[in-house]
Amino acid sequence: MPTPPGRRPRRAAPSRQPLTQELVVETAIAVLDAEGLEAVTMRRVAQELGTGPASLYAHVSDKQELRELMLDRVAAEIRLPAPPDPARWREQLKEIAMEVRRVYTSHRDIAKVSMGLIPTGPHLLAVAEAQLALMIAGGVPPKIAGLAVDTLGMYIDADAVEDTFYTAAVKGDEDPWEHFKKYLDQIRDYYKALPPDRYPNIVSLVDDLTDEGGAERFEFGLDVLLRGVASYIEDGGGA
Amino acid sequence: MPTPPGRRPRRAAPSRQPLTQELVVETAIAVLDAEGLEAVTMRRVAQELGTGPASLYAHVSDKQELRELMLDRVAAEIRLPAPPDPARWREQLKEIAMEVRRVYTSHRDIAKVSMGLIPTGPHLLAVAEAQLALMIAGGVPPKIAGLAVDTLGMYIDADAVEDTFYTAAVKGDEDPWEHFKKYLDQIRDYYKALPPDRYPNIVSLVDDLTDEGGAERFEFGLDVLLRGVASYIEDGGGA
DNA sequence: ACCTGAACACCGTTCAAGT
DNA sequence: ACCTGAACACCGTTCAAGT
Repeated sequence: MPTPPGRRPRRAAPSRQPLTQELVVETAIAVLDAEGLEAVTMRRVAQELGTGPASLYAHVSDKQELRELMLDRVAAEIRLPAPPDPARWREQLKEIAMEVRRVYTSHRDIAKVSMGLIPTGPHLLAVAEAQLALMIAGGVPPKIAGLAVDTLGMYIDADAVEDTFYTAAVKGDEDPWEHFKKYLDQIRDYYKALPPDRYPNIVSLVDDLTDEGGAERFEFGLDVLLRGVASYIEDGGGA
Repeated sequence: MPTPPGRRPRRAAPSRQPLTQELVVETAIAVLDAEGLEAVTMRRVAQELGTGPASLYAHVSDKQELRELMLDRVAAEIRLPAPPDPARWREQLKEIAMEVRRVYTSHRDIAKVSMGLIPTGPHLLAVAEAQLALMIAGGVPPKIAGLAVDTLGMYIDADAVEDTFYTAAVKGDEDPWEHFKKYLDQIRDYYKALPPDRYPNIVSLVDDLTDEGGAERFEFGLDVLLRGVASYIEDGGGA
């Protein structure tokens, strides 16, 4: 039987755009932004494109590759300082780190993908290149700079993951930030109720330990790191 | 029909031990050690205990709780320096960090669980307590010490995750370390083939950037961090 | 109180078949 | 070359029913 005239095709909008890797990655990021990294499944992305999960495999080799492509696309939003100023290498390194953190946390828990990953995408490499250039220009020994870019990346990823950890799972209408603060209050009460003879310092430093201040804590860690890196400028690199 | 005499029960060994939380956690760690964190599913742990997944929910509230219980049980293996020596606070802080790293990496990718988690288990709290005690005794301002224990924890977790990232997925008879080195060789070739005009520093520092030396890199980052922390001893904490 | 079978609503990936 | 339906071998969690 032929399909009668005026009958619509099998699906309402069968992805009028042809599938491309770009479209797949874009759609995946849309799901990420709306519902977090866990919601980015092959099936969910395919559904959003009006197709089945098998169709994605013509454009990405597997879910891990899709995640890495998403990360590098997000990394494209990172604005690097132009022009780089070697005299202000520490400040500019700090600016880059805070900018990376801003971009990562603006895309839910995308930082989980970066965690422990050796950068290969063009935009992630551009960030590493900028960091290296600043340190070399600032007089940091090359070997130290090579290790430091790694350490710095680890620190940024870890902080961004931490920042989104307790808000990532929040679903529906609840305010993620309120949710996190409520959780932190519980932790504070728990720490206060700890036996002071076994955990004297935790109990007495409870407010410092549970101070949420994300940005302040991040900057502190950055200062610690960069003070440490700077201390290698004079000598050859021994501890 | 009654079961004939000498007939074995429905299953060969229907978990002769009654199920307890301890037994569930122990079994989960056995699966972790053998096959990595991804293999630790409710169904897999239940199977190992000769029962169904639903049975575990009488002893752990969900998979996340099981993971946190696993982490604190692993943390029980961390040997803290006794007695603590305030005069050697930096060395001892470094020793603790390296010991935590040793214990974490000896249990596959368990560090992924720690990543971004506020410690609540008794053994994890004992580690934080020891770190705080050393810094306070060493003259680090309390507020700085509170932030530093966080930064230090983030750094240790990030390094341990990185260390196990590319070996966690290795299955079967392949040597995980060989697998990782082969992967690093690919990265090195990739970096070498990058356009030098866009990524001059990455290309020229390729060997420093792809030097696997896990322990050396970790120690360097630790030194950077602790140099930074120590720099706060004189003054009040400004950047 | 503890345990279970069965079901629910999902996963990632493969593959033969279609266009 | 690209896309698809269907299948395979899994997930975490719930719940009524059993002991």
